[in-house]
Amino acid sequence: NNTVQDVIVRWRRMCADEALWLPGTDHAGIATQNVIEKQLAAEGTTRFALGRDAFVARTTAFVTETGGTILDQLRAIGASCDWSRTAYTLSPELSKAVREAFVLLHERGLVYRGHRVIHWCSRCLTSLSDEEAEHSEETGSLYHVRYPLTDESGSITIATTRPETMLADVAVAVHRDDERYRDLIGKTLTLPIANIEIPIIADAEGVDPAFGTGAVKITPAHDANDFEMGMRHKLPMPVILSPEGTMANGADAGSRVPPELLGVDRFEARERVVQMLKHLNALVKIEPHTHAVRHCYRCDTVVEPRLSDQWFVKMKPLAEPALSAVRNREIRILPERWEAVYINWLEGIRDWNISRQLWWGHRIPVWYCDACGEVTVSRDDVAGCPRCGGETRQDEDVLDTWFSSWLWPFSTLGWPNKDSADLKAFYPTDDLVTAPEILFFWVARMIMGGFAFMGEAPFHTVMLTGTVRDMKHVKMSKSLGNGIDPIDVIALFGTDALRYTVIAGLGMGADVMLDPNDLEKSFAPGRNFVTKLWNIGRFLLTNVGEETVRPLDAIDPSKLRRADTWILERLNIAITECNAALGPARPVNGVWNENELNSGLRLSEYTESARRFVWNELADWYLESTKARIASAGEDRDIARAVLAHCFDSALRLLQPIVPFITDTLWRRLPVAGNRHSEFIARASWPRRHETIASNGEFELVREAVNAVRQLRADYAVPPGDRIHARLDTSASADAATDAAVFDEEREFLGRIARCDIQVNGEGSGESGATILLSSGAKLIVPLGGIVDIDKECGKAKIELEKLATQLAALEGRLANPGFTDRAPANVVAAERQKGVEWSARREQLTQKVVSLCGS
RNA sequence: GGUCGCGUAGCUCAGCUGGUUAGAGCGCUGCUUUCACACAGCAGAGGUCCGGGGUUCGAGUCCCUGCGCGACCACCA
Repeated sequence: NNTVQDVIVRWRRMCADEALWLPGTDHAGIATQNVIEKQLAAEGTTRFALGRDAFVARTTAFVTETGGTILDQLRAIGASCDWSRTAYTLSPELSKAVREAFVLLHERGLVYRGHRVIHWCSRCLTSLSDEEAEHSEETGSLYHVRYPLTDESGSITIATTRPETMLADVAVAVHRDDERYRDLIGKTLTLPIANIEIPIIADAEGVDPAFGTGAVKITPAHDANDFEMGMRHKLPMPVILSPEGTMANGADAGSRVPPELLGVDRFEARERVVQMLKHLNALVKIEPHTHAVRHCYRCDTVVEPRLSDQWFVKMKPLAEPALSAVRNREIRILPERWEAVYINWLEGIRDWNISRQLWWGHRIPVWYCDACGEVTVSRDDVAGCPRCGGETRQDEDVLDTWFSSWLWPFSTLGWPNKDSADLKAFYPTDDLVTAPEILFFWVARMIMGGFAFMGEAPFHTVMLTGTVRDMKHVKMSKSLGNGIDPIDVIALFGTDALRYTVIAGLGMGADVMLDPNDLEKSFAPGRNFVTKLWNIGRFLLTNVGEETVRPLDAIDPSKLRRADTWILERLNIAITECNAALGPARPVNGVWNENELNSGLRLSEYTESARRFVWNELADWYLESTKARIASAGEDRDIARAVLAHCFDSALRLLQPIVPFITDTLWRRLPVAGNRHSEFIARASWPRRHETIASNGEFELVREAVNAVRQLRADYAVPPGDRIHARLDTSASADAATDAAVFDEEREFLGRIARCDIQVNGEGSGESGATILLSSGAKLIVPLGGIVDIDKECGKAKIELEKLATQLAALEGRLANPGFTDRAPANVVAAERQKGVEWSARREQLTQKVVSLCGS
């Protein structure tokens, strides 16, 4: 994730954007508090024994000590952050923003105190937001329990997954139109065990006649749905669970929980209640039942719906602009499919429970006066009651960690000071890169926060990365022990190898599979590439020498050789491909247009284009072709040096965002005017196409010849030391003079890398041999004496000819079909025609080859 | 239950709005230790693009369907 961000920011920096990557950390409320609580437990004490102030002091010390680890790791992977702006959600500056946000929302009527059923973690002893209570499918039981009518005229059977909560039942609801129960509505039932009389009520929304028995027990204090029904029907709401999750007679419970169950854990109580129902002959049956159970996202404890007082943020008004921003393309989400998920969530958004019964976090800026009941919401600490002057006490709760995180895009830039220079310079930002898991927790809320507090979207692009997984596709995690510590990889192969591997393997939104048990194999792509790049650099720098090369513009284009224009054209193509893969940085008019919407940030494609240029084109071909020129003296040597230096300089710049360290080291040594020792490559400019230089394609003829000779050598196992003597026959060439000139110019190159000496239009030796037909029509005749198996060569040619003939027939059929020529786009038809011409020519060549080899 | 996604070479994946003879990395086979690089070079093998229908002049790409996976959401007690 951080490497992705660094690649993007380095790229933009080279494109002359004033690119800021602001690093920082959050205080991770529940997670951090849990760590300290575990430490305390190991020491045999608790936070309550320690007291709030001491606990906070201890946690602060822990964070101070360990909080820098992540920042050190960021430095180790080369993250080019502006460290001077490092932010932390609990810092005084950001805490000020938090209070401001809370008070502003309160002033707008969007923060309120609510009494309702929320998700409660009985281990963390705090409430959780809907997002923090994660679902997971579990096989449990559905218990059918008979509740007798008080008048003993019959009974109703209800179905429940949590029988222990029956002690808090206040009614049984049936659907208003359910024939089975119509006559019972208004009668009362006797709640078993508790022996309390409860009414049978009719409801339409809350009851599904098709589920279970069609009769639902109503437990308003321990079920969100039942709470709603309880509100509708004005029912009492007895609480029978303690915060710790044990059975207890809480508010309004009277003595519903019998003495033998008091203090019993909820799961143990479930078993006991079931046994008691059995003895009372009230248990009808137990069915296996799979359903989703919510768990605490930090400690995995099953959360309990529980009635309590909490602070909430009214979300509907905040969601509106966040929805339209994505709908009208002010913000794009990549990959696009996540937009639907985002929209779906925002459309059904519910109010956000922001209070946590924790000690680690921003304490809620609300003060209560016990004397007069005044509630004060304030930006500043309140010393005395503003109404009666009495003593005040601050709310005990802290805010959800995400309540500070959702302000990040502007709180880190100086907000609430709207005149802050940083805010003016950098808001709105461009990109947010993160994991899909926190799309709701963080991304959606930041967008809502951006509109609520800044009046505009906080960024233009949300890029959701994939997840790093092991070879079994299991997400890497500390607890499973299947993770890879990037620091280990850096120690083994270097930062650049780590970065390259990850970026090259990262398709848009795709997961990356790495084998924690075989780092060597997992990181081979990066290690190999970085080593290759180093070797290219070593060789190239040695050959180019120390003397500063001429700038490309200072070279007379007519002096450039075919290899020069070829590689410069390949460079142009590489630059174009990299630009296309990286895409536009931001929408031109604030709104993404159709073409831009889904383009860009394809980092693996960008990496592949840059890799192909420097490895397969510059190193494999051009570098080889210049060896003799470099060894010679005179102007051609300088031209080759200049082109080499220019191409490598551009290649290093293209690669800098991915492999910043090795490119910097090499780049500083390149004898290009202005580069040397003067500054970072990170501050160099992004390469641009060189429009004035065009290749005539003639170097391709050389590549064809080399490839053909190499294949011949491999096919016939010509000993590596043996030279091949070939003859170029240009009699059938389209441009005989040019062909002759090309091979004359590249004689040395061909001789060296293909170990093949070519005589242009010389006397034939009379030997039979292989004939290689080049695309220009020229023939390369290779007499191979006794080495070549003519029949085999002829057979190969025949097979190729047959294959081509089949494909050509299909193509000709297509071209002869009016359905195609009339309906397909003109450029497609033209391309197919052109292809037909080329294939026909190829067929002609192959035919000649077969005739010349086989004699028929 | 709702929504979305995936199934392409032995493995991990590209293939964007249907239009060259379907690509890359790793792995595999053969040859080469040639003075930048064996973490390399050269050559090569390997794919009925999950199955079945359909639309189209043309489908890996669009539609339907079957099978096999996965993700997210959800107040079925």
